[in-house]
Amino acid sequence: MAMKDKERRRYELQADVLKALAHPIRLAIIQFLSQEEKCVCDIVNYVGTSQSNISQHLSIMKRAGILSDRKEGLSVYYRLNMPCALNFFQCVREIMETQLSERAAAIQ
Amino acid sequence: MAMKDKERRRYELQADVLKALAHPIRLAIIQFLSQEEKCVCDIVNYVGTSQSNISQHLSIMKRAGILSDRKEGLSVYYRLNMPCALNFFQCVREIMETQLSERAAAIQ
DNA sequence: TTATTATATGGTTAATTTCTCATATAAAGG
DNA sequence: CCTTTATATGAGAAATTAACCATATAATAA
Repeated sequence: MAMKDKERRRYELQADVLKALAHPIRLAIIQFLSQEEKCVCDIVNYVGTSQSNISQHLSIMKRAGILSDRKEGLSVYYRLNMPCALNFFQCVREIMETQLSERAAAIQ
Repeated sequence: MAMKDKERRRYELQADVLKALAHPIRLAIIQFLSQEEKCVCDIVNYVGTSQSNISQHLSIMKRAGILSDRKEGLSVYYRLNMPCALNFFQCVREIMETQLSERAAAIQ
């Protein structure tokens, strides 16, 4: 049977969270925050793009509930609000390995 | 210290997989395939959009390694190649609940 | 108060994604 | 062979996202 409106709505909300994860810079930031909170300046140094760009990526993830922030003096510290996202890295890595071995097999 | 090029490349590949997940229709399809393979016609009926649109979403996920397919007569059956993606639904649900309760608390 | 530093925001353009429609392909049946 | 059915593909318009630049805000220091 067909999908209900309620399900449709649920998938839209879930996709919003996933969209907020699905960018290389944002993934780098998440990994960088995996152990401890960091200030924006640290993140800018690590990622190596403009402060403005980083700030926008941070705001996308904060709006999606993936990160939280805390102000201390002039600095703003961001932390990961979604530790289970880290498991996902492992899952994606598995896919990539499967893909690689399938391609290798296809070449044979 | 700053991110290395190799890391950068890794995050790009991971983001490609996540982008292939981050769409409400594609999430619906993944959930629909969670138990067993389905033919395109079943998926079209379930999701309720055009065959052409579904076909394009399927091809995006196949290219990313998330789905595999198998042809039988006129039908093509798709199956989930990434069962760990289902864990992610749970993770995203947790985020959404946290967010909801934080918003509720903010309103108090 | 003014200056400085860290971060955020708004406007603009370029790039990417999505959907729709028409058409192509491929298997099966008559 | 021709027709039908299931699925895939390509082109184009509309929507969304990304990056860049300039500037705004907010905290601290002088």
